[in-house]
Amino acid sequence: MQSEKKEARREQKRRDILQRAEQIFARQGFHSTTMEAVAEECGWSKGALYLHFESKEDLFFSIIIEKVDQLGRTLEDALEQAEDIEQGIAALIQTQFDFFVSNNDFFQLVVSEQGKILHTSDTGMRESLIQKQHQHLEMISLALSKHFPEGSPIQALTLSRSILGSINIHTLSWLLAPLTIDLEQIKNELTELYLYGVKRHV
Amino acid sequence: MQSEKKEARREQKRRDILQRAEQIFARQGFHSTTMEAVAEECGWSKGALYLHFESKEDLFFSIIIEKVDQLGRTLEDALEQAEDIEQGIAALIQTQFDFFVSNNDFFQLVVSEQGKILHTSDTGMRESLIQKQHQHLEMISLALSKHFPEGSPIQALTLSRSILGSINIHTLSWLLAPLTIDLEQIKNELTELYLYGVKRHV
Amino acid sequence: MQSEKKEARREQKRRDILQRAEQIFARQGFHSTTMEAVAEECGWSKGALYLHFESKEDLFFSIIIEKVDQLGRTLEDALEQAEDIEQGIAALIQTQFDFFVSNNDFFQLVVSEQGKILHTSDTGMRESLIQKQHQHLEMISLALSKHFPEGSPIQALTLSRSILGSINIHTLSWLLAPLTIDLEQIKNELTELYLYGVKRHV
Amino acid sequence: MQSEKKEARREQKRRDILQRAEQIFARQGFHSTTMEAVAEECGWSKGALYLHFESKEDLFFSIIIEKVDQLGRTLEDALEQAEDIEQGIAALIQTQFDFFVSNNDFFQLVVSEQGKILHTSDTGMRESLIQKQHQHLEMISLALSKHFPEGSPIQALTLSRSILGSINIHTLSWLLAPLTIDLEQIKNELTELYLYGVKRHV
DNA sequence: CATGAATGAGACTTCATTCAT
DNA sequence: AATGAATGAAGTCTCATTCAT
Repeated sequence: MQSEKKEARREQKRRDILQRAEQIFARQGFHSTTMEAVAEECGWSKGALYLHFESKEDLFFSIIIEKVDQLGRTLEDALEQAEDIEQGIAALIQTQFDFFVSNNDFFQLVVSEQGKILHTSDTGMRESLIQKQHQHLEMISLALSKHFPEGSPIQALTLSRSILGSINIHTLSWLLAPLTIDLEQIKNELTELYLYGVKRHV
Repeated sequence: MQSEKKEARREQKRRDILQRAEQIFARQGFHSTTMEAVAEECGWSKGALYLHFESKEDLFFSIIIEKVDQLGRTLEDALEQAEDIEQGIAALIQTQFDFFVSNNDFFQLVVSEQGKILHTSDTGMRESLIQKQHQHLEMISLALSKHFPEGSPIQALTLSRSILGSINIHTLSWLLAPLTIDLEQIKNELTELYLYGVKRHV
Repeated sequence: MQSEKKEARREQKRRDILQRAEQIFARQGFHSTTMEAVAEECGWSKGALYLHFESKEDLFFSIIIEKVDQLGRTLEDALEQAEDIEQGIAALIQTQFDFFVSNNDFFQLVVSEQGKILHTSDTGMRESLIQKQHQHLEMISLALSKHFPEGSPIQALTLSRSILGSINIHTLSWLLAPLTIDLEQIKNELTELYLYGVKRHV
Repeated sequence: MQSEKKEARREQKRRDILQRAEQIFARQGFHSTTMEAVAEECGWSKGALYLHFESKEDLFFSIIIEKVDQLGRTLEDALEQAEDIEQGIAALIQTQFDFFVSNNDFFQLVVSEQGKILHTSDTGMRESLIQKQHQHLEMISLALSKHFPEGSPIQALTLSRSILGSINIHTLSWLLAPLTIDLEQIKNELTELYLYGVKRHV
């Protein structure tokens, strides 16, 4: 019991650090963010951070992994409900956008620090993240392929990637200039686009 | 005459540095790349770099701007030839992919160092680059809208962004695992997808 | 309690650095003195210096300001005791000389690095120091003017400046060739000189 | 003849450089002045400077020596004319002030770069300058002593140094705030002060 | 003579990480 | 467990001086 409580408190603190650090990393970028700043933001000392994370990189990647897993689970749940390709695509678009909007710090982190991820010397971590991303994609791809039309020249994998790429760029645009973009409208447009293409109304 | 030659040689050297630096920035990322390393790669001394670029940041952004402008011109030419929406989309996909493939160092740079761009303290540069990107998009959007079907619920801007987002993600996948991806095939799929959507063959 | 001790130790260390740095700046001049050298002299690492001073310039000016204030207070006390013009002039000469002799590192610093002070890009600091020097002078001038003879064509301000200028040059001569100069003698001569001029004994 | 002309032109150029460099050194200080800047100011290239001066230090000290000698000659002439102690002191004050005012760049240089002079690693140069300054002082001292009152407790050397020190500080004050100081008035006050002291009017 | 591109040693400063308290 | 003073490696940038043209 005693140790359970302790364990819980420790976990709580870890989460707290992760959340605060995510904000500050997102706002300033990995390199411009000092451990000093993270510590201050968390209300702890620098030393305390090192009781929970081995290094600045470890802290950084812990944030990413945490959220990537969360996104994966959320998406998986959403896609399971879909009964046809239309619902599948709509669910993907809706869920991924919503996740990015509610976790825009995370989104910004991933976009801004792609380089950190690709160039880290911790190759284990790098491979693991690329792997994770791949599984994420496969999961989506598999879910969509269940309702995929026969004889389509388009592969489910290509479709999935395309949709994700689109969502990324629209989210980024929205982050840079929120007022100029109506996300609800975009979601509808994208669903229409990926279902029927641009020539439906010709 | 004398000074012309000198000017030409100077320009030549500048280009040389830009090209070498692009490679090394792409390979290692902005922060992990030292001016020392760039200098060595160029076969010059550190000091020589500063004869052409005010700072490491200036060097970095000069690379980006150079290539972004080049891409803009290339794309504009390609889109002008298009006579209908099909040709327009195909041209966009073809040209942008080709540019990224032949300039994959540049592509990697942009993807990896998005954060550098977004978080630079040189706000003038930041605004200028975002502006440039916006114009790029507008240009594409305008070109496509010329052949756009009446009554489409999809805006040319949304379509353009979506296609660019897709190209980005596919290019990145290809860079990470070139053997698993047939780019020619992807180009065709994307053209099909954005013209007719996924339900054409239902 | 705990924090009091810490604060005291911190202050102690700051003072220690100031004192050691003063020596080395005086010996080598501002530009030739490296932070590395200061650190070594202090027995700390380079980084430790930056825990107490924002920059090399900050360290330098902190030394100056500290001592200038100290000199001001010392002089003010001495001048207050004077009951007539003779005592005033004698006190000024005695006190300022003594201060320079016991703080000859400081004196050398001010003489040698006048340029650093006049040309610093930190205009705030520059103005502040010139201001301080001015107040110093005004204070002396005021103190002397209390006992000033009526109808003198000489202003207290001119007298004060003149005495200070003389002290500077004699101190410098003494520093450069201590054995050739009897400071006690000089003090007496100067008192006589400023009281009665050179023609008294004609 | 040919070579005479050449020699003259060479000498002319040397003088030109000395004069321009004096200005810029005075304005910015020795360390902040780059050879690049001197070259530009002179309208020559950096390399050209090195045809006339061995190094930046050599250039700097050449300026000083040139002017110190000039001052020495000017002062010697003036003091020779003096027929009594009053004229001697008046001549010293008048001449030295005038020289500093017409050559205020030089004055500023000497004041600002005292440290450069005292701390130069070129000990030969340092000794030579200190020596020069000493001779300068001796010359003044000797000139004044000719008309010196018998039995004065004040040595000519002390008097000379004191006057020079006063002139330095008043010139500096005047340079920093020209409008607040009436130099003609100061000259008169100083003459009065050093002749009769402050108690004459008691 | 004159040039100015090139050099490269060297200085300041930052900051992740450690460890004595 | 928590702290934060201390470290020291590493990186950017400057600039006096040289030398091929």
